[in-house]
Amino acid sequence: MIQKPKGTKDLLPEESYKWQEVENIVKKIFDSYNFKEIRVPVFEHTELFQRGVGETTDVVQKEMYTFDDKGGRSITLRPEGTAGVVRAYLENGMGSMPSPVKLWYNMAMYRYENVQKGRLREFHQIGAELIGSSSYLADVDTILMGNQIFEDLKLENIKLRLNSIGCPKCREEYQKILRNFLSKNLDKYCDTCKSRFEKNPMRILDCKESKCKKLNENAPKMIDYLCDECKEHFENVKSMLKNAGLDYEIDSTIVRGLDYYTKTVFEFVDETTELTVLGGGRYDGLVEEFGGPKTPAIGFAVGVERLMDMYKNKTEETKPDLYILSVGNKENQKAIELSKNLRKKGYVIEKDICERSFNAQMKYSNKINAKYLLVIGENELEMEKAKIKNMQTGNETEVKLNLEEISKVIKD
RNA sequence: GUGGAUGUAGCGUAGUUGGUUAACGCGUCAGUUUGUGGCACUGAAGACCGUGGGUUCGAGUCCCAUCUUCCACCCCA
Repeated sequence: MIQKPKGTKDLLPEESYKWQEVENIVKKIFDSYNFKEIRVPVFEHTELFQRGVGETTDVVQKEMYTFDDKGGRSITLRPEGTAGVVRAYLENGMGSMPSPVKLWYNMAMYRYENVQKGRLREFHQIGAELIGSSSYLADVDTILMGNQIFEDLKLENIKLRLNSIGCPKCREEYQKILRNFLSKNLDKYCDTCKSRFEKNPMRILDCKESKCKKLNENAPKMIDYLCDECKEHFENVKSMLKNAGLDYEIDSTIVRGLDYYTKTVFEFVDETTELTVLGGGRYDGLVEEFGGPKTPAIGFAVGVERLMDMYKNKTEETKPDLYILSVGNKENQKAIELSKNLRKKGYVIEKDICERSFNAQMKYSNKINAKYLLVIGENELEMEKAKIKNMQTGNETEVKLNLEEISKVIKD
């Protein structure tokens, strides 16, 4: 038998009901902030992610689904959403729309990783991008919107972690200081750390190797070397979040594995699993990196599978409103006519499509949890009347075989 | 990429120191029941025992490889 590829998942009806429920709740939040949905291609030119996400990141270096298409173009399945959305923003001239432009998406992402808890090769992210505001108020609104997801889903044990990684200006200054610190013991670090020393020394602070961790203990922190502008921005974000009643924790180790982030970065972490459910931050340089005008932006993405794992509510599948039981040609004809018209009115109708016996149909209507049962037989056709039965109570009433009478009974 | 665990009908399991035709429960379908479901009973379908090699007279069982699933490292959402 042919199996599905590693790290993919089939979403069965039971589960898809739950997804729809969660997706609807999240969509309502985005609507309330007046964000609009955008859908972009599953694949893009590889270069988009190399330049957007960053050459030195793990995502680009070892996790991308990259291949040459038949025309010899290098194509990559999107590993994240922001790069494609920003590309679409530029390509469609959205810079001329009233600014800021507020977009959300719900899309599958692809990363060639080893599978484990909360991690798949095809996974889904619901994300939001706010393009065109440099104000701390945009950061605050974005973080509050993210937080609203957990509030409305009634999820607890979620913690907000916050950090600032500065702008290119202060980061350059800081990196000098950091390199200076690192260079003293560089030979003692692991190989990946050494390789990151030149291009991206901040990632070294994120290394989980114990020897590197130890060496990093007294490393200078970005947060202590922010320039005046970044510092003020971050202070404003913090105080406004506090005013809004949202608790947070400063975590100077949040660096984010994607290069485009600047200033504010944040994560919402599930405390029970220690998994990041929502991650995001400001990316003031990305639009320019893609050849657009200097445009500040901020966004986040939620891991949908991780969110679903936390959402324990039982979602009930829809039950058919009515099962129409019929045996025989004329009777079936009547069943077809009635079911068509009742379905048009919005009712969920089941009927025989297997030519089953009377009894088999009875059993089947019970198994699929039909709320009502209508039996059409020879007599009923002739009299234009039939018994309709409430399957829960067992009560039967007689109705005329027309839409009005039937829907009157089944509408509750 | 590295390490650990795992795999028998759709699902959950049994299968002795290697020995006929791989068993059970749930589920599915049909019947008992040409006009009223749930219960019960009867029957049927459904498994080349993850895959490929090897050892053996003989492999679901032992060995090797490989894949899947789950977990950890790394990284991320």
